[in-house]
Amino acid sequence: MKKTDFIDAFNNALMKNECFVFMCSCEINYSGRAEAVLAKGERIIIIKSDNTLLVHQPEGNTPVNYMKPGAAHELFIEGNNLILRSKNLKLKEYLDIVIHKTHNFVSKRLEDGQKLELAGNEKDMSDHIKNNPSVISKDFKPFSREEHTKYGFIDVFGHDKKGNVVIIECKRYAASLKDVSQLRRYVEKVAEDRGVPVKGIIAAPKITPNALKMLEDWGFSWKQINPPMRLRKYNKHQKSLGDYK
Amino acid sequence: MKKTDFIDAFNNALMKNECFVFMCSCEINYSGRAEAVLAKGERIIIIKSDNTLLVHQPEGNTPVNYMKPGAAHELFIEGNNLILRSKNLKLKEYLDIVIHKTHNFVSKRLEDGQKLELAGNEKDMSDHIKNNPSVISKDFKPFSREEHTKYGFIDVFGHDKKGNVVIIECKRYAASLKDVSQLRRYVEKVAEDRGVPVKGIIAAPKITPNALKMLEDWGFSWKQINPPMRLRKYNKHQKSLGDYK
DNA sequence: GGGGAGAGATGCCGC
DNA sequence: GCGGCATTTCTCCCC
Repeated sequence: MKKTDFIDAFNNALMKNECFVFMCSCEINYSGRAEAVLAKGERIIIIKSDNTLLVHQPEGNTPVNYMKPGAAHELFIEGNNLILRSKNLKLKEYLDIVIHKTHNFVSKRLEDGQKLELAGNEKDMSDHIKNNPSVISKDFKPFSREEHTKYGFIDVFGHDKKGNVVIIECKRYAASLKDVSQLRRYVEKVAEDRGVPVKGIIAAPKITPNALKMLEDWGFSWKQINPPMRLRKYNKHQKSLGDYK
Repeated sequence: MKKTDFIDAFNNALMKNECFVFMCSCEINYSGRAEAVLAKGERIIIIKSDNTLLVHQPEGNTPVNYMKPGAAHELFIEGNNLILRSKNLKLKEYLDIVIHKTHNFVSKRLEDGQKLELAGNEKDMSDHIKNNPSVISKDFKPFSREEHTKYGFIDVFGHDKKGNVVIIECKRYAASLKDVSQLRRYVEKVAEDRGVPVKGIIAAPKITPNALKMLEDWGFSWKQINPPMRLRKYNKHQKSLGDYK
């Protein structure tokens, strides 16, 4: 593909707000929240209709460089190379891609108004506990409202028959030191504000040994609870998903 | 593009460990660490040479669905549709993409052994403080070694002339409640272990009001320090980057 | 827009 | 492998 043809295709796609992808040999400089340099290699470059730019190497999950939605892209010739220059003036971010050779340019206007529906996250866990408080203990009663406080958002907030306030912090995976610190912050502040005894509970499928020790040192406790998989029950694709071997 | 041609191209690219990209109208089901459903829409699908799979919608920074490196991909016909089924047995993750229509298949073997060199991260900040301890205070002396402890990794660890141990937690952006909690955890544990007074300092360009209050309540302090932009000085592209307006 | 916290977080390093 | 934590985190929600 000739340089001038590539530039035409690039600008045409950009103007029409299409999504486009090409592969190229390039080197990259980024300047913004941090500074980064990437030496010459072959990559995939994606530009979306909101002007998001992604640079992917041939391996790995995450983009090696990127520009957030709203960047402005400019392509021009400098000596033997093409330069793709992206700027986000609002965020003061700048990206320079020196393109040595291009391959496989494709472009298309894509239509997609759908959003991912997700289940099994922490919100599902706290909802599950609110609707089934007995999974915590026989005498646990959640308050009707959630607590959004200055010192943070409390997942589940309630009381027991002995008059203790109970604060529950949910984690989808193994609870760690930082999660115990988070719980402690809430417990201390609520105890201070209300002047009543406060029980702190971590609800999680697992907890690391160090976190468990710290939890017990501070008089808190851990309740083993798994995140519910809501969609698995109702999903019509269940059978085919269940068939995986 | 005919279904059978697409299948051939797909399998050929997969076999040769190429990176390939296509656009398609599809619907998606994921089952693994969570459960997710994405209704019909047009997306970009990328498969890399390490079998990473990414699904991108026409807008936004992050992939809407993905499979990590090491997945196994299988493409087959079911009724009027193509099914792209990806499995990661080790992680017990499964992805089904029902493809209604395909566009723009491209594929290429990509060569890239380069790694991103990054400056201005937290490590650079702590190095900067170790090499220039006076940015903290006139009498601050860092110890020679970093501290990797059971209760966490301490960024900068030192002492002052009054015999206080000093612990510094670096943040490259605004420090928040959780960062103060993290500092507190280190300070308490070191004070307990060593039986000496411990000063806690947050080094960050900014700090949120709530975090600052909590910091002061606990007797810690905040030192305003910006992350160093090491590459900006030495980078030969400086001029062109500096030219941005 | 800022603050706070989760995420199918990801990725890195150390033990 | 797990543990602990930074990330050009990203994203969402709420004030």
